[in-house]
Amino acid sequence: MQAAPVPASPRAARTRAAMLAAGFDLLAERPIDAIAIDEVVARAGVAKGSFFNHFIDKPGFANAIGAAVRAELEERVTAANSGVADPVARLAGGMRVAVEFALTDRKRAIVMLRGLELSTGIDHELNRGIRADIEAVLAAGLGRKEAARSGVRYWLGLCQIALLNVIERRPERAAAAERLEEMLVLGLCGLGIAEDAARAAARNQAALLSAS
Amino acid sequence: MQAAPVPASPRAARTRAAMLAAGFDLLAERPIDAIAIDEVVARAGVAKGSFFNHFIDKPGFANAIGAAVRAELEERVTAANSGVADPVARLAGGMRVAVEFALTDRKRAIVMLRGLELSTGIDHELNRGIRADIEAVLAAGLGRKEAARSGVRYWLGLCQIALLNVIERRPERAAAAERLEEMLVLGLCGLGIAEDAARAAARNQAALLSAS
DNA sequence: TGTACATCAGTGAACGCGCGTTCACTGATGTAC
DNA sequence: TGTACATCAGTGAACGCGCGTTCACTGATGTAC
Repeated sequence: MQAAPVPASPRAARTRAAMLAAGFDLLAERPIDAIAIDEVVARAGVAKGSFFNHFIDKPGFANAIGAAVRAELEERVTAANSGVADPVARLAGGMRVAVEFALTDRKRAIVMLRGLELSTGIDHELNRGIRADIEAVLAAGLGRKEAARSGVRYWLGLCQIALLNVIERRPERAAAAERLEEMLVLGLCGLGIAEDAARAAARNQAALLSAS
Repeated sequence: MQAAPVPASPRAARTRAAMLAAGFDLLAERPIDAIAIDEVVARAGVAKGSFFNHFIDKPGFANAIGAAVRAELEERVTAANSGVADPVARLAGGMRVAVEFALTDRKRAIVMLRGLELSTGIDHELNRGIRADIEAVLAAGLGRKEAARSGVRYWLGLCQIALLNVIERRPERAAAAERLEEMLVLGLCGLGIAEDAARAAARNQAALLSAS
């Protein structure tokens, strides 16, 4: 997908990584079009020519960064949910991980939201996980019928706004946990989960978020 | 706020309007940084120098367009809700108008979402309306307590994703109405509205959307 | 109604620089024998 | 272990053009008398 998907030599890998890291930092401040390649290579401490050894062009660079950060969040979500069977807990866990991500890796979270831009919609992989969990909720007779077709969109909207909120307001961990708990209660109840079950799941995730 | 808030002469108003219209069209296709002023003035049929007679600089132009389209949506929402007292109907009506907006003025809706970018958060005015309605719902004892602090965020997230969905999928009006109805049921139930009341309100708005 | 003058908006050529991309060259790393 | 050669990545100067911004000038609109 990229000019150098798996750089053979460690030297090349270092150079590439340095430019990606610089790109992360800069993209956390402003959109890609407002960033000059000169800035990237200056911050990475490499020559300008190296940029085009590793990336086909500027958009290619932006895509590589976007893909990397999306893959990272995806990985964290699946890691957090591995071994969790209850679909309600999985949905709630996904939102918690997103908030956690914004809390501990603010820059990356910003870059991720920027990468979505418009019409990229939302990443496919994450999508599939949510879809499966919602189907499981419905199969277990725990959800509202409207969730069958609109549930994924509904949940994505909530995850996105939860992420955005942390990025914009930079809450303390404790405050973020409270907000997460409330958002989960509203969100899960909307899906049709019984109120007490929703509150329990929300409390669990809030506790997990506070604890780390 | 702008270089020429209220252009006195009709000639100036025409020129300015032509450039704004051109900007709308172009912004519906790509972000502001990918649009050259040459393109704007070419499409508007005016000289390049005129651009700087009316706008302080390029960002000023983008802001003027963003502000205009946000004001337009705001106006439509208040118009649709004027004379409606029931806060549940008002909340649902706001989402319906947003979907209607994306359906009939796709370009403007795209420009509006673009204008939000990051960290602009969501427009303040629209915000206030939602806040008031949610407080009314809670005051009437119809909402879940978590909505007091997270309800506005929750509802904004849903409105935004509903708008985005119409923009991306370009559904027929009938399909859009179905989706809106489902999103409203999930959303209102999440806020704590009783299921039958939520379904009734959702059905109403879906009917209104289909009817126009 | 007509003339003189002031103001305001439109015009497009010119400027200049920022920045994406290229390229010939150098130095480092790896391989063969 | 040492030498010769091939490959691969790094380097930074040079290019050139796209595009934001300026400015002196022209023409239109409005006002005074």
